[in-house]
Amino acid sequence: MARWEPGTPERLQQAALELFATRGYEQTTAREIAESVGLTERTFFRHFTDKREALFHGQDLFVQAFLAGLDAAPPGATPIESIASAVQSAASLFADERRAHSRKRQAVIDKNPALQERELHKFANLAATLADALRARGADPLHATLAAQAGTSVFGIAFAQWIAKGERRSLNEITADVLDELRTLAAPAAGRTRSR
Amino acid sequence: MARWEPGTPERLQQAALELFATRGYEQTTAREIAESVGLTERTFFRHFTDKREALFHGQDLFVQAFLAGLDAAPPGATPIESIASAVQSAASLFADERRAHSRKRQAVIDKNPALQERELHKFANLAATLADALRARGADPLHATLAAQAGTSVFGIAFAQWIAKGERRSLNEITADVLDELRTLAAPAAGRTRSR
DNA sequence: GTCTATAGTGCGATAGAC
DNA sequence: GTCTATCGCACTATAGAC
Repeated sequence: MARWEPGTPERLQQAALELFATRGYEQTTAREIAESVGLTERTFFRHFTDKREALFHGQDLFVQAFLAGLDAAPPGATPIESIASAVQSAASLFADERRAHSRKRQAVIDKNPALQERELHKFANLAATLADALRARGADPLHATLAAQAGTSVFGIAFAQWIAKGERRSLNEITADVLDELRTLAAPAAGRTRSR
Repeated sequence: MARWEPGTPERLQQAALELFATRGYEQTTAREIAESVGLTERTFFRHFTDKREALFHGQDLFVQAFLAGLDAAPPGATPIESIASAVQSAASLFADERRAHSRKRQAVIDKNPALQERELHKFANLAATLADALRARGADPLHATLAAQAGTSVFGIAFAQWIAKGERRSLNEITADVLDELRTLAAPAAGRTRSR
């Protein structure tokens, strides 16, 4: 038997979400989170640089999914179409079984400005990463930035809808719809035909 | 003679920028900022909810400029064109005399993640405000959100270029260029005719 | 205006795994 | 012996309560 149980960050993360959801983020101390899984406050801060990170740590898979989607786009694709592929790839990560968990986590974030700021920062970093990847694929630098930002906006909008009360569609379906709207957005006004 | 000098928040704000720029954000305490203008730490926190707000407080004019630009757009304008008007209106606030000050302030923000998070939050709030205003003008809700986010992205990109080393063009000129790129972004297919 | 809880850091000590 | 996860303690600054 090992001296320490494995998966310490995951256990802390899970405990943090539970406590934040029941007591509220500000009403929960780092000490309480740590002690609820038999660790000390000092150990908590060894795994997370700050308290908020307990909700955001370990989103590598998420970013990787976007990048994999970019790679899956055909070589001649426009930045927007490449980004669309990236967004759909990331959306595929969120199967319907995850919806309840996502709702719970987002409810905590939505109640606290400090957590919202961290979430925005993560999205901004994601957009920067995607823009870099688009440029590496030869996209115009400015187009890359604009497309990457549009992509993260689309994902955010679709995700919010996915966890909205009563929503039944999959995240991929919703994302496809939002992407369609994005494509029509810059088109001139009159006589537009849209499929829905 | 007044009992207190007027413009306390402004003097604190100015002192904070100077100290952050020379010493660094984390190395500067709220107490130091307050005492450098003859006030106590307690007074600092009565004017700003937290230390970061010393760099962000009082951006009402900025938001108002966006909204005024929206109102200036013709009634039949698409969301994107309305937003373009809003972005240009805000860009007009930043005359060339402000460029040096903007560079200094942004240099401080760029060095500190906590300040970046706050800036992103302000932009996100701005985007939400603009989306609401677009919806109030009858725009499709989803288009409103997408256009508002695109608008704040465009402003951010143009602003970053405006304060880039060696840049001489006005913010309005740069903004116009970035908006042009945005218009072409979602119109990938060749031979599209656009009115301007 | 004072008092205090909490976030977060730095450093040293411990104790098992290898 | 080395490595690493953990603990313990002292400490500062923020921020809110009183």
